[in-house]
Amino acid sequence: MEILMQALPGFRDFFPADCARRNYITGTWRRVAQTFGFQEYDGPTLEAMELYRKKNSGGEILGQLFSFTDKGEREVALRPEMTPTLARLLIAKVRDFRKPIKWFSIAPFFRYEKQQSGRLREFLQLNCDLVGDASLGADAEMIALLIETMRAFGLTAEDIVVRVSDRRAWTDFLTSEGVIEVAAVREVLAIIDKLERESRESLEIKLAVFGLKLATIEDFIASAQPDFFTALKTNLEARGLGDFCELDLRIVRGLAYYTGTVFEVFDRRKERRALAGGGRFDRLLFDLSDGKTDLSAIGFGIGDVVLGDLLESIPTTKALMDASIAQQLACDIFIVIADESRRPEALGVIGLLRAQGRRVNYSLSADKVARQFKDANASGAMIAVVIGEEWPLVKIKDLKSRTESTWDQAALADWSANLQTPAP
RNA sequence: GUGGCCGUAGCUCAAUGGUAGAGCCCCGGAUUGUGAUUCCGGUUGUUGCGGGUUCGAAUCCCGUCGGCCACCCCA
Repeated sequence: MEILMQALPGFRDFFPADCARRNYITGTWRRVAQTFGFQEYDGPTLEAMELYRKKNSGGEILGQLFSFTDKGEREVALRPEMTPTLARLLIAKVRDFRKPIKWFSIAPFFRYEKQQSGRLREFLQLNCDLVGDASLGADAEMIALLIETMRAFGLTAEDIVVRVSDRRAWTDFLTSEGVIEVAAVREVLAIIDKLERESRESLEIKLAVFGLKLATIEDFIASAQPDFFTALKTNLEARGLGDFCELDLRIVRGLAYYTGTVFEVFDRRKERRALAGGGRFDRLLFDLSDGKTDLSAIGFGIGDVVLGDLLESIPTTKALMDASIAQQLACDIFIVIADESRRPEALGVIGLLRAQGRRVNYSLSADKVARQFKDANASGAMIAVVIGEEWPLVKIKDLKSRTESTWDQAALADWSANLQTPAP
């Protein structure tokens, strides 16, 4: 296969079935976010590189920037995440909106890394952010939105878990242990982040630099019961979502701008990377605006790649997704022109049905009836309407039950008008 | 960026160093206005690409590109 005929590494083609699958995911995201009263926004795909440098996201994001110099000698980058763009929009027009601001976006993102399981160079992400409310109720609302989004795909507490943590709990604890400087705290958190992946010996050595022992850290993780979590759990239990949520102080997240509550969603079997992640970033807007805008914020992102993989691996969620895909690819009605001399009448019926919003297919040129029924069957239509010698009556064939009956045109129009086409 | 495995038809895969194949898909047909099955026929390969070894390479070696996976980090 010539290279020209392939997408670039880490980029995807979307054939109709892939588009339908994507629509299922993004449509579900959009629907749930709207039920929580969130409004959709978007920004440019390309941003000035400076935006990401200034925000100091930390972690690998700077190294993974898909960046280049444009024809005007500007250093630019395809956006690797939404938060800097959101911050830019908010700082520009923050006084135009009543608080709290509840916004979501569904957009493509780019990271230049080697593709592997669950990781591509271009992916979609749902971003939900709540700005201007620092209360615990806001944290709970965001985590509830995250859980409800997952539930909308048929995922249950048996399938996924939200691991919740709090950076304030860590800073308080580290302060009591004598680690006070901001830079030192950040470094220790980076070590905590690797707790599940690195050897005990290596962790012990790294912690010793800050006068810490691994046992002390593990004690804290095992025994700490921060007040915020008790309240959060009570809130979620009132919504019937308590089973989804667990305290797990090992979660600290790599991005530097998080200040309080942080959380990540994983599959229960721990076979995959994080499905979603987020947290509170109460200082980001202040820092980015050089002190002009001071608003607390909490948000999360869900990527489409790991989520899509997980949905395909669970029979019940796969069935829901496949049903949506089939529904999107199908048409509603197939017109069989059994007598070619009736084509003008058939085109009239087709136009009427289409005006009602029905999805209608038919043979564009004279075809044998057998061929037309084969096409009707493959089209996914519920019924075939045979137009021929019965005219002005039409023969209706239910393609599933294979039964036929003769209707007048008013009955067809009536049936069609009442047909509900479900949303993706 | 580092390392491991892999690369044969549109897809899934066969072929001891000795003539590149099968299934699926797609297209056409099986006399009259009826689609699931069946039957018949048909298209498709610079064996990813470039070198090397050999009388002879899909097969062995080197390079390169691409895919999958791990590390790093994370959606």
